[in-house]
Amino acid sequence: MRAIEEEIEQIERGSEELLIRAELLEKLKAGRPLRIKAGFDPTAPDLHLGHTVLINKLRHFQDLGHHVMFLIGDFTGMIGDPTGKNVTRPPLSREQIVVNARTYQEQVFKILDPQKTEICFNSRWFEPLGASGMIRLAALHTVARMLERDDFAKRHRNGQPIAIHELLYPLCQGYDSVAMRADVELGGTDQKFNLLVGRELQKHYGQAPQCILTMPLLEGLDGINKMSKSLGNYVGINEPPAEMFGKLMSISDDLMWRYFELLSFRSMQAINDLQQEAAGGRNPRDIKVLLAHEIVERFHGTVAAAQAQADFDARFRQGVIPEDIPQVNLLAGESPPAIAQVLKQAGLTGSTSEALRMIEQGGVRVDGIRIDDKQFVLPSKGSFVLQVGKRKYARVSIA
RNA sequence: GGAGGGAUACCCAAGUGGCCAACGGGAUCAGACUGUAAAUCUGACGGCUCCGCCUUCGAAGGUUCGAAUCCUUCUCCCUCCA
Repeated sequence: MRAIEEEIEQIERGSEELLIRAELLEKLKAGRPLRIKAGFDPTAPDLHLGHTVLINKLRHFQDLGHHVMFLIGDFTGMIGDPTGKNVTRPPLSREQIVVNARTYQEQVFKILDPQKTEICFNSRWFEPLGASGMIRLAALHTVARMLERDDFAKRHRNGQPIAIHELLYPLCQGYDSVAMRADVELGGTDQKFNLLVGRELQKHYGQAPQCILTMPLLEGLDGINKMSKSLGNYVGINEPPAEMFGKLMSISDDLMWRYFELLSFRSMQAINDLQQEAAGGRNPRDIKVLLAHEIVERFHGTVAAAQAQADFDARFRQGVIPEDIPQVNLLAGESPPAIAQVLKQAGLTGSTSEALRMIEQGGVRVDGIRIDDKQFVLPSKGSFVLQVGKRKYARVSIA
């Protein structure tokens, strides 16, 4: 009993809401591995840390001995969740979905244990269902219930259109739970309504309704908006170690604690201790390093994490030029290599105009020496380290 | 089907014949300050062979010495009515 209470506490960590706690308690008491469901869109397989909040939670479940089902919504993908922006999704080809699914797995298995993960596609049960089956399914829910969903309600009230098929989305997601006999479903907070539909449908099909665990949406690097690729405030899990480390170090001190809670695998006790230390005068920077290290280690391994940290120290605390910088080879032309042209060709600036601006603003260095002269010309032969701003470097060889 | 409104740089948004490469805000970038923090301050923010030139204001034509601004056609979006 005591152990089960502890288990629930672990499950709840970082989560937004658990419905219904008492039911979960009962399920756990039965002592069998629970069937844990989480669904993902077949698009955008480029995961960032925001996505991993949920995946981390799946990992927790695995560690606790439960059965994780990773659902790829290849069928529902055709509908597109209405919560999303009002963009019509281009239907994905079979091949494209397969490719996306594989990319998903590659990324997700950096966190999940492949041995303990079942990958599902919901076309498996929706294709055989057919139109008649879909109608029977639709008969199980009412328009009024559907309109309880906040964004449907708003749109309805404001006279904005709601296409019929959009109502089908929550229904389909709910039916997934039936087909998968899910005991628990995870989702973002924005998924709550859909998750609840699953409970209703499971009851209709004579199953015990799934418990629901919603996870908060992670703030992006700016600390304001949700982490998303389109806003550019994200950390992709495939990013190189140094990049990842640097991005994590750039978050504000406040945001750091949020990241600790949602992304770190440290115990809450350990995190609280760190908070005490910060309050006691320890430099928050050093604590942030712990976070950055842990995350980089998760996706790139211990060696890479140590390396990223060492590079970071060297580069920013000691001002050393990093070792691992892109090499660009240029051929000497007829005219002498003017600095602005070279910066553009090396990809350090988007245009020569931009290069000239950077020089004006004192952001350009050659071999560590600031260049103030827009007319500056490099020697027509040799190798130089060019730098624009604090982060962009290139080693340019002219031959 | 009918009536009206709109489309301006990454986003929002001024501008309704020359003073417009286009106000302002956000985002972004650079510099200062730092802990590569954050906040703040300063500056930049179409391109180029850069004290000058070239190409932009949904698209294509036209009027004019001169248009983002006026006219014509087209495309797309929105609101109201049916």
